[in-house]
Amino acid sequence: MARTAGSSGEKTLAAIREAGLDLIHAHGYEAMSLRQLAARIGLQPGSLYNHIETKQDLLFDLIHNHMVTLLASLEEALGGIDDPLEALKAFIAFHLTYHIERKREVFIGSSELRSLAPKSRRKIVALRRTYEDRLCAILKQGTARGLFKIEDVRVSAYAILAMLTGICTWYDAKGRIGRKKLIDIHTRLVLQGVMK
Amino acid sequence: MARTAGSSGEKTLAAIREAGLDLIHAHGYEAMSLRQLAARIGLQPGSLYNHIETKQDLLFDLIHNHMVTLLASLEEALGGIDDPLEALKAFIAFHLTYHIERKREVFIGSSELRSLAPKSRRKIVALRRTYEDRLCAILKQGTARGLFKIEDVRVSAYAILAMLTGICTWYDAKGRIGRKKLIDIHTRLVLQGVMK
DNA sequence: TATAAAAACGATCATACGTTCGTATCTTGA
DNA sequence: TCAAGATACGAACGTATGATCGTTTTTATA
Repeated sequence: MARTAGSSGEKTLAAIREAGLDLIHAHGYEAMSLRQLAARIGLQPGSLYNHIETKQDLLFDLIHNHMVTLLASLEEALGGIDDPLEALKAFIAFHLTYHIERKREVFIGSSELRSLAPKSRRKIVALRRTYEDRLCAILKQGTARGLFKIEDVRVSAYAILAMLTGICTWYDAKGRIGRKKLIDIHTRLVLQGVMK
Repeated sequence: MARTAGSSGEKTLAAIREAGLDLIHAHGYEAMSLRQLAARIGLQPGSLYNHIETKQDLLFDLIHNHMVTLLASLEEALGGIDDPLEALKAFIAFHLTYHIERKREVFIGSSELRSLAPKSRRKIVALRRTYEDRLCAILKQGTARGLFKIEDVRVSAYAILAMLTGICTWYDAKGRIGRKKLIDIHTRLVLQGVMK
């Protein structure tokens, strides 16, 4: 036996990515074996290497892909908004929505950074920095226009990001709290916190 | 050769704990090998088993110890305070201070929960719940007395906890921001956020 | 001072890991 | 239609891992 009927490189790679997200999220990068991953999608371990360079490479691919998509989506969500207050509201709603929908990616993107080689890690951290800077810019502008009162923009931005990202660890889409209510609660907490 | 001169069970166990904290924090539980750990404290791998049951057991011991200490320290910090506003301030200051000082423990206590056996994990989660409940109680009392305006106490508690715990990922005690300023910024953000 | 317990060594076990490789089969484009 | 490339198999490699065990030396107790 060899090549399976109906096999296609694109579909297999997509399956590898999906299973990789699932397994790394559930057990961690180090704890996930390529044998596990291969079995999940009905492949022999060696066959994975037709689609990925190394295990490390797969991890970087997943995280990098997540960051790039995150940045692009943010720009789309904020596009055209000038008012800092509206921009902050939009940022909060976007961040929450996106992070609810991609809990796995977000979790991996932060908790498995240490498993990356230094060079790869630096690339990801740079992208994350760009994302943080976008929130900083909003806060700065709002302060300049006399809307917000913020002692330290970067520290506040980190605090807000931590708060918003925290939902990934507990939010259950099927639970007691609806998405709209979740956004409302966080919006009020943040806005009232930074308002003059 | 066999038992080393001056060796003592207590000291060795303490060294294992300390090195374990360091290595798990740096590389993750799965990625830390017992050979690494043993080498760090000048021991043969097999000798570790004079002091620990299993690798899993060491992890649970570290996390459990952290949670118990955290809870006890919190009660000490809040002891005697009745006013909800003062209690919230004290909670924020305590949480930040404690988490700055024990970044390793906190990180391990959250990111390595998944490496625990279900039974052990449940024990830790229960302790964490107790901690969260303490903050919930403060928020509830403050709302009852007409000080705070909070739509959902539990969600708000999670949001606040996430914000405060976030510092573990970026705060550098030797950096630009002093501890007092850090506490001030977060206190204002949270208080103004929940105030009526 | 005699003796049991504690603590470390060093060798070893079975297993699991990431990765490579030769080979076989399927798909696709000329 | 047929050759070239893509995809998968299955066996294998070297290495590392968590854990066990018999033995030896030190410490502490009585």
